[in-house]
Amino acid sequence: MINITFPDNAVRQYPEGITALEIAKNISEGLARNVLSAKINGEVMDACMPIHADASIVFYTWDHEAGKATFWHSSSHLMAEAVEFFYPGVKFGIGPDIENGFYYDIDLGDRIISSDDFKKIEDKMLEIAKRKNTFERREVSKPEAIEYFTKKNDPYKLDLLKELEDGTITLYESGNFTDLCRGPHLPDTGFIKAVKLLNIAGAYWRGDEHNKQLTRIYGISFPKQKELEEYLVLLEEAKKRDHRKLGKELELFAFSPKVGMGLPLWLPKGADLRERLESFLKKVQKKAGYVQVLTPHIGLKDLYITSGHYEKYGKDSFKPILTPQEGEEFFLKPMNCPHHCEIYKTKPRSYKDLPVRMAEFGTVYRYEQSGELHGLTRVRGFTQDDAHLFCRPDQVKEEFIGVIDIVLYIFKALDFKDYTVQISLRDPNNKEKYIGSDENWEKAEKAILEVAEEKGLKTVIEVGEAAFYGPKMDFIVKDALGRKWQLGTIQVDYNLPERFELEYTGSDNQKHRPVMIHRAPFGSMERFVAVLLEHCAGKLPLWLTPDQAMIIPISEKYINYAKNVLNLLNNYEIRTLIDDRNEKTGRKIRDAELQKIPFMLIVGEKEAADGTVSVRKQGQGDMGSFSLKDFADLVNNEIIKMTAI
RNA sequence: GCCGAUGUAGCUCAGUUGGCCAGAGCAGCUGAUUUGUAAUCAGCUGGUCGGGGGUUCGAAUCCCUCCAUCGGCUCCA
Repeated sequence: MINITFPDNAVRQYPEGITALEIAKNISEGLARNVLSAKINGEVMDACMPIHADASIVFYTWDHEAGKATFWHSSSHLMAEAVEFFYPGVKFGIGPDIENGFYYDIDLGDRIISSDDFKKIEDKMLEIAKRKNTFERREVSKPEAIEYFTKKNDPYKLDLLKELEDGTITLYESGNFTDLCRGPHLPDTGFIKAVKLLNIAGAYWRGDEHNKQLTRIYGISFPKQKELEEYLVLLEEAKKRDHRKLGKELELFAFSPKVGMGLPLWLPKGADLRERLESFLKKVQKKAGYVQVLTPHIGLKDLYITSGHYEKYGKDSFKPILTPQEGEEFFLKPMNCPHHCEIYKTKPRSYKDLPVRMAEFGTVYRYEQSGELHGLTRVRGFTQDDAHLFCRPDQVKEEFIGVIDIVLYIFKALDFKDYTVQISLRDPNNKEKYIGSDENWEKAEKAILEVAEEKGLKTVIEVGEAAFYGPKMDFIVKDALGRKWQLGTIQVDYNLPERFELEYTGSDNQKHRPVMIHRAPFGSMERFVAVLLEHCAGKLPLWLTPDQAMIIPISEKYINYAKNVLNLLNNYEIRTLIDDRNEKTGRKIRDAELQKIPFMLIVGEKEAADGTVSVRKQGQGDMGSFSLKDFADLVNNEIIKMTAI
């Protein structure tokens, strides 16, 4: 007999060799029907794996992330089996579970799969699922595994095997499909009741673009058909929040193939919105001791040779701008830091002058690969809410904290609650990707880690994700479809000051090197607006939204009164429009609702007589009659509440 | 850049296996209506069917190519 400890610390005895599934069955049939996998002594395992010694156990069902992971991982095997049925001889890469579903990378040879083929694959998967095939785990020796996949002619699996150690290799066999796999898997395929293949894409083997590109099929599966349907509805809903769609509907921005891909055109309402965001941040920055600067959109090649950007990006970015002067080359500026370094150098600096906090809404141009462009979140021309802080080494921490405070303030003001903080460090095994001395890198990385700790931020550390000149801290949020985008970024840089030979005179009357902090709380105006739109589903906060109120005269007779109201509200700085179309009130309300205008002010005979407006709030309905002063107070108080924290 | 898909009016979409002057709704314009909390009625305008080339008696429909967009991969100073 062995002792099994449950999550509530209860201990029960079971015969040696019992499986998690059998234990579950012993507790209740209902539980047994739902167990997908189990954590045994801290490791997620097959529910059907025999337990031979005392152990702790946690059951995983569909309601738990780990349960879903097992479910989707098994689904990817199921898909592989179905694909192999239709396309015998295909070669398999990897097929993991992901955040929402699973994928499998497959080398189809000369054959092509398109979404037209999804239906038959889905049907086959369900057909196989119904057979309730088990997943048989087999521990094999490395030579055995190599022999199997050599015989099967699966070069990708052999490639994977190269890195595995003998004694840790397991195969899983289910139905007609055997895979090199760590597991765990479902008790049997019968749990999978609903399957949807979502899309198809190319993916380089091992994520390296020099390798062969495999076909990646994405899918998702569920234990109930109803859950699949609900998921698909959710996906449709998410698409409605897409900033590309909202940007068009709300007339914020547009693109023109004639201007060039990835080059956004800001329409009047969008430009207004951007301006409000900018002045909001400028105000915050002024309070925090920043100064504004302005620099040109181009710079001489030599500037970027000095900064190191030419060496790193010169070949695959926008080509230089030539002039009538032989040998003279300008580059579109891809970042503002070199210009700011030159501003720093315009006069001698004393230790008493530092920190210098130099801010600019700087528009930069980067030649992003064509396939990478994406609405406003990835563009070729964009405006960074950039600033560079030049400080003494002893000020780095304090300055870094100051920047974090600004980022958090902005996130709070705009109600971004769901973000992750990522700390990106250098890959120590790949130092040639970076510039600067080991000593400086170590100093910078240490500073960021300490600050994160002191601020109590919950962080994710990514090794190898640092910028080429320094480590960074990024604030990352998800878009409507769950894709991650970096917004705020803070980067410590000991390298540029050295390359530009920046100096200040210390209290010892000696020259010293300042430290530079690059930071952009929004990241870029474009990306921030995109994420903001998706975040609020197009219903922008009252203080940011282009039009705050729409006056709706009941008929032509009240247009004059409406104009008076408009003038008065303009004096209160409330952005107001009149809908003077020859339409019925219901129609005007409907249109204003769809345009997501926060307030509708209906005016007719009664209002004109009393000098009032009848207020309707978007999405909520009639609020009753207000004097203009009361309405203005209502709006302005709400705005004060939103922006003051 | 790579893999796959898509491209019909300002917007959302129909257009059967290639075959009458390419359709609808919304938007726009004109007129009627003078309107009280989510769509008033009528008429009209509007399309090089993404561009170019080809096959065919005949192409929105089939083929090639370029452009743009979408989903990924790679990249992201």
